[in-house]
Amino acid sequence: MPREIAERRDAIPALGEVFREHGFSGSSLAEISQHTGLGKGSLYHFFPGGKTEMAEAVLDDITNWFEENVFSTMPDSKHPESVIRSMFEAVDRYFRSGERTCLVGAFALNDARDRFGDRISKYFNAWTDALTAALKHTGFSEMNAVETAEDIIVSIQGALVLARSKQDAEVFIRTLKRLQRRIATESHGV
Amino acid sequence: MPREIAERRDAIPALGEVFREHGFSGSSLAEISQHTGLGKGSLYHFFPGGKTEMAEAVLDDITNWFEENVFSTMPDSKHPESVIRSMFEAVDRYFRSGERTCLVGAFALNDARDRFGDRISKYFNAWTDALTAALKHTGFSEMNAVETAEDIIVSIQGALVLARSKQDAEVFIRTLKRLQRRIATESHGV
DNA sequence: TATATACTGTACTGAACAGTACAAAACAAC
DNA sequence: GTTGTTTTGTACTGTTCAGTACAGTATATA
Repeated sequence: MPREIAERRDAIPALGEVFREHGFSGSSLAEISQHTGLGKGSLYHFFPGGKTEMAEAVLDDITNWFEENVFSTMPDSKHPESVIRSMFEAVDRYFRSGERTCLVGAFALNDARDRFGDRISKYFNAWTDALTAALKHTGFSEMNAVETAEDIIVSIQGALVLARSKQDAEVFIRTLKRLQRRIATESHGV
Repeated sequence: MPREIAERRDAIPALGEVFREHGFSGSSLAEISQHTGLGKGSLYHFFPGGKTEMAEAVLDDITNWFEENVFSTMPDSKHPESVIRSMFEAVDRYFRSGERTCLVGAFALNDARDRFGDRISKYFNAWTDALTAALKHTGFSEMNAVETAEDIIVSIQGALVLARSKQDAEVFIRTLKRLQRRIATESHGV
């Protein structure tokens, strides 16, 4: 019977869950050990840099997932709107329709940003750029695309905060719908 | 010469700064003691409940400030738009034009919400209700007022996340302007 | 000045913390 | 099965943690 966690990468989803729940400084090695099922020996074997390296691995994993599932645009498609639609679908899936928070955003709000600032800004810049490009392909002007992309990411992040604050995931679902409605209207030229 | 911190309430602004910077679990009593200038003896004298009571006091203080400066509407004013305008001004002042984060939102994103959930939802519900009422007074329909109020708070929270993530407070300033522009347009009936 | 109360510094407790050391065990390759 | 490598459990280090105990000092009131 093969081990459940035989590689470093196998531990990353569980690590993500712990950091999401407790934040960076609130995640103790005891908690991490328990939740991943790995003892200290294994954890420091896979992540010699300790907690910091674990969090970096999680952030990198998140960014990679978004690169593949959210940021990847197919510019010359015949149906550029479908790129936007699939972006929203991926976002909805990732955040479990508002039940899950954004670890990157959460880290940004306190001193974890000082440790991981480069990864945090990379994530959001990549998202902004990809969304801007996609909007331009659906007919938005350069200026309007930039502005709308920022607005969309702002709204998604805010919806995650508010949904969790009010313990009402519908806030997130409503926000995603509203954003898509707006894009549809504007791209038809209003 | 009177003591600088002679009352419990005098310590609250400094406590707020510490929690804002380090989060709840990241704020050690050593840090708190240093930043407030109060020894452990004094801290536990004023806050027998320890860190939890300190954070509760900060959250209550924030909510009170918003009650007085943001949520307080004057329904029968001759210029209902001025209520909205002063709300935005107070928000801009409080968040230092995007340089400051929302402690309530930050607490909501991890397990601090489990400890302080009632205060967090109270804060956001009060804000939503006040804003909805204000929008109705400027001519928004019931339905549109509710939807727009949620959208505004979502955008403010998201702008704070993104501004800090990108280390660019302009995101927040742009967002506030955009929101005010939208309200002006819609209230004139479009 | 006497007395009561409010406040504060310091020393302490026991637990939890991140991280290290290393021998034992599991594993792979042959 | 022998050998070399990867992985893991456990015991340990020194530090920091939240919280307590309490004597000493300031302050207010009279």
